Amino acid sequence: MIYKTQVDGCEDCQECMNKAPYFKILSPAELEILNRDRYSVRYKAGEMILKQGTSATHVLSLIDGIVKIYIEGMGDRNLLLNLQKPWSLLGGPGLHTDRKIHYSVSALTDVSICFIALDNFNKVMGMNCRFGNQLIRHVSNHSVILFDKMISLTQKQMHGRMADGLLYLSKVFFKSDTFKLYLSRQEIADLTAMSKDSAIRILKDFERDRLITLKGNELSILNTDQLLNISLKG
Amino acid sequence: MIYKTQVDGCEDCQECMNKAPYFKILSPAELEILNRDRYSVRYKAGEMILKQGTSATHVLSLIDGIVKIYIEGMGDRNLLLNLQKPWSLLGGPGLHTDRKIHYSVSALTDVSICFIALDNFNKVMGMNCRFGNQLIRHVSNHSVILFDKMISLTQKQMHGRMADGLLYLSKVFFKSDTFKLYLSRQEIADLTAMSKDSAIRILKDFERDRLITLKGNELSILNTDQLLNISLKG
DNA sequence: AAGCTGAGCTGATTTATATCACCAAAAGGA
DNA sequence: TCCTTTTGGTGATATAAATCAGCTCAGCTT
Repeated sequence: MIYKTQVDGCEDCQECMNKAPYFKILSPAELEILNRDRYSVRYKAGEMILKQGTSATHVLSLIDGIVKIYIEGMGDRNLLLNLQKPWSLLGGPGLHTDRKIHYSVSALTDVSICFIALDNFNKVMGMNCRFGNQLIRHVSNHSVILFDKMISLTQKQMHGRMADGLLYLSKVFFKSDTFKLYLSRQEIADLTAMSKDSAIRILKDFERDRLITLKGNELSILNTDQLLNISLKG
Repeated sequence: MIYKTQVDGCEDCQECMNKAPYFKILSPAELEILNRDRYSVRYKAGEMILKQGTSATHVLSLIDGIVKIYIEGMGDRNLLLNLQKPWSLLGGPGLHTDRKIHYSVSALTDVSICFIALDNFNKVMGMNCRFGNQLIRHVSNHSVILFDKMISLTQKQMHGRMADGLLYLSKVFFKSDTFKLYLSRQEIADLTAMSKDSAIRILKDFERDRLITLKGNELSILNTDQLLNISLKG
């Protein structure tokens, strides 16, 4: 499944400096520490990158492609938290607590990942307060987003949740009213905490009401205002 | 409503050192910075301490009493995230991001709070990496707990959620099988994301099934194993 | 080509949960 | 003290959403 390769343009962390915002503030010496034992791996669409419950040994930097982050919950139900694109850091809150992975990560497209040893990462965090403070902002930001998601999932009904999910994809993630939907109906259901059947039904409702169109896996938002309205009313 | 007083045993931060775990690692000079402009306030049960949506100007250290942390959601529904006791830090993820308060905090008992200026707090975070790293652990821990809560609230049905709520109170918060329940039925409903009527009904179910007893607001867990079982089955 | 599989889709049915209407008891106010 | 308000409590009803069964269609495999 996993096969190591060197990814173009990512021979070492010095080159990452200009791309990955989290590493921009590091000195060459600090980057050198991260670069030790660093390696990158290419995954094919559909492959799992991190498995919930395993040990956290590396911080992952997403170099190329799109991944989904999800919690494996009751039975075989998943809760899709969000999607990530370059240059996001992956590994989750367990990196700084119990060194366990608390969410699974899978590739939605072909993906390149850079693995940084957690010990080296922590060493730099102990040397450079600004780097640590950036990380706090990173984790805090996630929390704020989780708060909103919790309200959406626990206090809105299905149409409101679906509106939230679609608005997240178009406004936050893809930043476009038309985008290739890399998610299956089941994954949309995981994103909006409903059954697959219900997700299908509500997408059809939205199509009938001319809020969206779906051709193949190309999704277009036709009426953002009305979606916002549905989101607001719950 | 809010009246300033000096709280016994909290004349300045030097004294907090031995009590508040987050401040233990700070040097006298660093504590002196936190102590500048520091003040403490006593609240009566029921009073609001932080209001969601306002500006974050201080980090709050809970010195005495019990508070509830909750998000004000759709309409007038609240989502009760958790309770806090001394010596917890309050203020939320907005302290490190947009300087907004993202959750409300209310006093369940009479409460004493120490207010530390956010600017001073940040100054110390820039000086002492270990302090910052502790904060990362703090915020990360919250995230891990939120993950579990999201699964509970979105994938379990009412009995499972109520079991989770009661187990949280007895095992995590009060660390006792018998405790004074400071929450109203409405607040228990907010904790478990259901209507007040349903919360009442399910508590009665649990009483009938001899899983708990409720005398006044004294709650006893009689059958932890069965509650765990209900929690697990969802 | 035939057969299989999995994804998307839909109507009918069941189930979980919210809502409503109402009552009793407790708590606070005049 | 009585009156009002709030909180806890309960059965009946309505509604949101999951489940079930079955169907089509596209992509594979043999």
